[in-house]
Amino acid sequence: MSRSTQRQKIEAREACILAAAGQVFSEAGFEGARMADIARRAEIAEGTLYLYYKNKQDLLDAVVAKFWGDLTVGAENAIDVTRPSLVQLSALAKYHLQAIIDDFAIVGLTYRGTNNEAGQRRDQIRHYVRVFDQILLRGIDRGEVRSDIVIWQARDIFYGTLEFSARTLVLRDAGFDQRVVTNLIDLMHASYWKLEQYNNEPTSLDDVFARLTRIETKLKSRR
Amino acid sequence: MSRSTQRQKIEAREACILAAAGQVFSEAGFEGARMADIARRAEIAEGTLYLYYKNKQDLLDAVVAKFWGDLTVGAENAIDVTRPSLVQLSALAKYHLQAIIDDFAIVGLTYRGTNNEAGQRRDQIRHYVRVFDQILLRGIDRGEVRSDIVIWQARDIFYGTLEFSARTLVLRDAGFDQRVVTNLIDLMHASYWKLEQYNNEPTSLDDVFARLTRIETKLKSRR
DNA sequence: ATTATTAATGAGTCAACCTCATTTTAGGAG
DNA sequence: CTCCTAAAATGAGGTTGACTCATTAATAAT
Repeated sequence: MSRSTQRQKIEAREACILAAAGQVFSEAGFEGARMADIARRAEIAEGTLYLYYKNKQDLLDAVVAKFWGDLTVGAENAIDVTRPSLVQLSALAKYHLQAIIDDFAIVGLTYRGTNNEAGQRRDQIRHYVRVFDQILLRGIDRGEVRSDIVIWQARDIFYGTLEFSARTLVLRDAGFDQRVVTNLIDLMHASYWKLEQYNNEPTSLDDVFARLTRIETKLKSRR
Repeated sequence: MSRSTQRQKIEAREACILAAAGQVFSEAGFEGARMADIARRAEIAEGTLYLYYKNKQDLLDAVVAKFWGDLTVGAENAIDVTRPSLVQLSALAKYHLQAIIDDFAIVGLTYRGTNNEAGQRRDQIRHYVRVFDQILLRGIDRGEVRSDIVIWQARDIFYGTLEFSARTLVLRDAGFDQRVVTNLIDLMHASYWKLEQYNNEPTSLDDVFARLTRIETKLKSRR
């Protein structure tokens, strides 16, 4: 067997371990997960696990890192930068909500423990949320988004709402709910987008009415 | 020793165990926490723990339940129902953010595991978020809040944003930040509160048309 | 004062993570 | 094809920590 195929084989085995670990951690949580189960599902001996990952926590970290890495790629593919930034944000919200509902357990395992490899995890997530930041920054450049927006505040609202909503939905045994996305996007639209953007796509009577109210307020304050 | 003082003594011991457990769980997380440490800090034998709580998870559940119970009482005391509902909401946001930053570890331990006593925990939290719901419902009654608000959506935004912001702040070793509260309240104000001059709601195209006519009239008269 | 019941103890059990001496596999040289 | 060496894999056993239970102590009742 050549060196390259050997490397492929090792990487395949590593991927196999990660997949097995992801399943077991998702089903049983960190505590409930048994290293013996993971080894059995990956069809290797228990001791072999420790050649690839130094302990259980390290294995979980790898699973979590892969999840957020894949999520970043998926998010970048889910948005179309040629469309209006509000449409991009809506697409990101939909993708994010769907993904964290699907892999709810992994998300829950992301923030665990106090002082372990928190730095690495923070970088991973910082990289992920950059997709959001880029949408807003492009929106500002294009003149669609208000330039006085405080991005970290908008980010907290965006991801905070989606994560909390996902938890609510999962705990109620409900699945994806588009209303969560719509509501959030409406909210951010109203607070962070420039009013001119309403000209393009009036979606509902409520949108039109809200805009009227804002116009009247402006008129009133101008006196 | 009379029966009542005996009961008091037992309750005091139980409170002592809960306090010790809360400290150890907060410092070390669920995994890192040692039952022996908790027993030592409560100044009892390790076996005695199991007379009060059937296992480690049960002990954590008790700590978490006490936390959310206390939080509910604190939140009810933090708001003044005689003030405008927006002020009440702001007070609740401030109290909540401060509290979950202070006891960040306990909050993180609340959502753990998959299928254990999730039902009980859900009730606990449902009871807590009722404080929020009551503020909004009173606001609707008083005519301050739009009556077409979808409360669960507003709730997800409120608690989701605060929880995510708390995590961000703690991970950055920052403390309480009033801007988080202000930003959130502004957002909810803009989306869910009625504007002073038009308390009616968009019911039909006629309403919208009538308002447009009024605006045109105002604009004409100004030239 | 004696007995009965309840509470507390901590040494021992068991399960699960992790180690390491041993075995197996793989690739290259003769 | 055979031998050799280094890397990879194995799983029995060590260690740690949650949990049990026979024993002891404390409290209440008669």
